[in-house]
Amino acid sequence: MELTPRKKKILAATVELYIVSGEPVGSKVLCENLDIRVSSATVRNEMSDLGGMGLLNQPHTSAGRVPSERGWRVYLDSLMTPEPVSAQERRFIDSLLLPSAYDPQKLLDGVSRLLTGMTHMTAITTTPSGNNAAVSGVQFVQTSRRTAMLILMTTLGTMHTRVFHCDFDLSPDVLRVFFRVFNDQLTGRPVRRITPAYLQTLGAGMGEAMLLMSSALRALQEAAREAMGSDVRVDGQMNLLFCSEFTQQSLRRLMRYLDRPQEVYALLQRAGTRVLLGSESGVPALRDTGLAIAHYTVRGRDAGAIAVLGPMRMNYPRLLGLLDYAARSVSRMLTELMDLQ
Amino acid sequence: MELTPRKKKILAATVELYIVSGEPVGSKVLCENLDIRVSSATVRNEMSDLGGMGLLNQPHTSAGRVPSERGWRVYLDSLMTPEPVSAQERRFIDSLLLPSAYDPQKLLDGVSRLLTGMTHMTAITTTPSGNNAAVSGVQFVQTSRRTAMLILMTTLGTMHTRVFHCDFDLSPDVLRVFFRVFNDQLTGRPVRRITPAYLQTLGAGMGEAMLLMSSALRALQEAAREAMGSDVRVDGQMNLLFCSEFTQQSLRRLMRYLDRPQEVYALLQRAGTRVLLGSESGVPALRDTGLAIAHYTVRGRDAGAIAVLGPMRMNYPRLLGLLDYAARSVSRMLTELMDLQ
DNA sequence: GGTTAGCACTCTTTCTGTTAGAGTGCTAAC
DNA sequence: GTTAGCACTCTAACAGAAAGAGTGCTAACC
Repeated sequence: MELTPRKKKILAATVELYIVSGEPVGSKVLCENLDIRVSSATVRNEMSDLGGMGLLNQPHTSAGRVPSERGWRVYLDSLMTPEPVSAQERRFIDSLLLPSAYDPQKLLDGVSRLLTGMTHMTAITTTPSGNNAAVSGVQFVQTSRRTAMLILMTTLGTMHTRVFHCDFDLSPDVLRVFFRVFNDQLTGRPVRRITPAYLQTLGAGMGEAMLLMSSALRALQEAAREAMGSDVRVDGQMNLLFCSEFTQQSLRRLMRYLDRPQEVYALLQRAGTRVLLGSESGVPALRDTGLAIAHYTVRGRDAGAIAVLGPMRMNYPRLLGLLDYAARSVSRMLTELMDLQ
Repeated sequence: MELTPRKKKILAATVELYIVSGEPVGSKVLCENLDIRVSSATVRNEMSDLGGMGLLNQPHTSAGRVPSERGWRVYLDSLMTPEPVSAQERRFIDSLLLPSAYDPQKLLDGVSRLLTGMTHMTAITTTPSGNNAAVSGVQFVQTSRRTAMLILMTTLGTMHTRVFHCDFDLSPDVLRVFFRVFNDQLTGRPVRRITPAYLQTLGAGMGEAMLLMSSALRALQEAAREAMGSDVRVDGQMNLLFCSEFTQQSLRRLMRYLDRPQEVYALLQRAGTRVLLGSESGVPALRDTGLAIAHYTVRGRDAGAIAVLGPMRMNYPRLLGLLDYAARSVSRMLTELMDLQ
C-alpha cells in the first residue's frame, strides 16, 4: 500500500501527539488536533491501514495507536526536520563550553553536562581518540622530592597525565634529561605506535639510564594507553529511571550495558551520525531505546561522538537540532585548538 | 524495661536474619536459627517486649518483626563488631589502589570504584580539601603555540590543571617568567588565601606585565577554586535502583539530593566517622537510608571522607570492616605522599 | 469510490468480595 | 518463668462485575 500525503499527515500527527502525551493516540483526539476536515471514522480507516503497513501498533484492541519502530523510522527519515536551536540557547551553550575550549577532555565533560541538562536523558560522549593523533610533546613536572608528573600531549590537544615515583631524588637536571630523551624519541610519533614492545626497545637502547627511567616509562605506557583509547563518559543515567516506558528488567539490562564502555564506544563508532531505534542497533539492551548520535570532527576528520540515549519516545526534532549544534561547536573548538599548533 | 542478655541475643538474631532475608522475621524462623532452647511462644513474648521498647517494628499485625531505626542503632552500638577484611581481599584492594597512590584524585577514584564494586551500593568519596593545605608550587607547560597548562600543586599532593590561551605567542622564556612570578608569590601560601581579591592586588603589582598574564591569572583562580573545594564523587547510584526498599518517590528524592555535592560534602564533614541511620542525618532525602562514613587523615589530620550509602538494611559488620580498611589505606598512602616533600 | 454515522464488540482498569496463609496475642496449664 | 493451643487479624492472591475507551464493521450518503 502506498503512503499517501494524508497518511503521512496522520502518521506525523500520531507520532507528535504521542511524543507529548506518552499515551496511545486514539482517532478522536487525533481528529481534534488535525487540520484535516474529515471525521474520526475516516481517520480510523487510515490508521487501520497504517497499522497494516506496520507503522503503527496497537497495545490492545481497545487502545489507541502507538508508533512502531518502523513508524518512528519513517517519521525520522521523511516526516520531520531537526529544529534549529534558538539564539538564546546558542548563547547559553557557548557560554558553557567556551571556558574549556582548550582542553578536549574538559570540553567533552561540558557537553555531557549540557546534554543531560537540556534533554533530561542520558548523554554519552567520547573524547577524541588518539588513533589518528601523534605525540606533540612530553613534559615532566616535579611534584615532590621523588615524584614527578608526566604529561603526554597529542596533536589533537588531549593531555594525559601520570604521577610516578622514583627511588632516587629528582632534580631539574634529571628531568631535563627525561624531557630530552622522551621528546627526541616520541615527538611526532603516532600514538598508536607507542606499544609496549616499542617502549621495551626504547628502554633497551638507553643502556643503564634505563634503570633511572623505568618508572617514567611505565607512566608513559599508561598515559599512552589512555591517549589511544577514548574516554567514554555516560552521564545522567538517573534520568532513565523516571521514564515510565522502561520496566525494572529492561532498565537493569540497560544499565549493565552502559557499564561496558568499550562496547558503547564501538557502537557509536560504527553507527555514524544518525538515530538508532530499538533493534536497529543490534544490541539487545537497547531494544526499547532511541539513541541519537552525532560525530564531531577535527579538521574535517571524524574524532569522536556525542549521543543522547532515552526511550524510543523522544522529541527528535528538538534533540537532533541540539545535538547537531553541540557537535558543530565541538568540531569548531577542537579544530581551532589543533590549528594553534 | 531492661535489655536482658536474652533480649539482646534475640534482637541481634532478628537484625541478622533480616539482613540476609529482607523479610520481616517471625518468631518461628527466629527460634529455628537461635541456639537458645526456648519455644517460639517465649521468643514471641520477648519480641513483643522489644517492640514495646521501640526496637522492633511490625509492618502489620500478622507479619514478623523488622528492626526499627532505634533497633539498628542499638545493634550497631553494642551488638556487633566490624568484620576484619580477609587477607585475600586486602591484597585485592591494595593492588587496585597502589598504582594511583601518588595522585590523590585518582586514588579516591579508585576507592570509589572499589566500594561500589564490593558493596553493590552507592559510594561517596571526597578528595582532600585544600582548606588546610598550602601551595607547594605552580608549573607551566606549553601545550601549543598560544596555549599553556597551569598546574597548581598543593602540600597535600593534589594537582589542579587549567589550560589557558594567550593572544600572543608563548615561549620558554615567557613561561619561565610566569613560573618565577607565580612561584615567588604563591609558594607556601595557604590555598584558602588565594582569593579573587588577592589575585587582583597581585595583578596590580605586576604593572603592565599584568596584561600578559591576565589569562594565566584567570586559570590560576579557577585552579585555586578547585583546590579549595573538594571533589565529591558519587558512584554507583544505579545500584540503589535495585533495592526493593526504595519507592519510586524516595529514589527520586535521593537522586536529587546526591546531585547537590556541596550539601553531601557538608553532611559528611560534620558527621565524622560513623553510621547515620535514616532520620539521624536530619536530611529528609536520607530517611530510609543507611550511610556509613569513614574519614581519612593525612599526618593524623582529617582530610576527607569515604562513605557508602544504601538502604537501612545493610550488612554493617562487613561494610564497616571494608570502609575502615579502605580509609586506613588512603590515610597511609596520602601521608606517605606528603612526607615525600 | 471515498466518506460518514451508528453501534456492537473487545479489552483494560478498577472495585469488591472471598479465601488461604502467616504470625501474632492471649489464656490456661505446667 | 515457660509453654501449648487457639482465636484473631491482616495480607496477598484470585475471581467476578461494572465502567470506560477505542476500535472495526456495516449501511447509508455524496
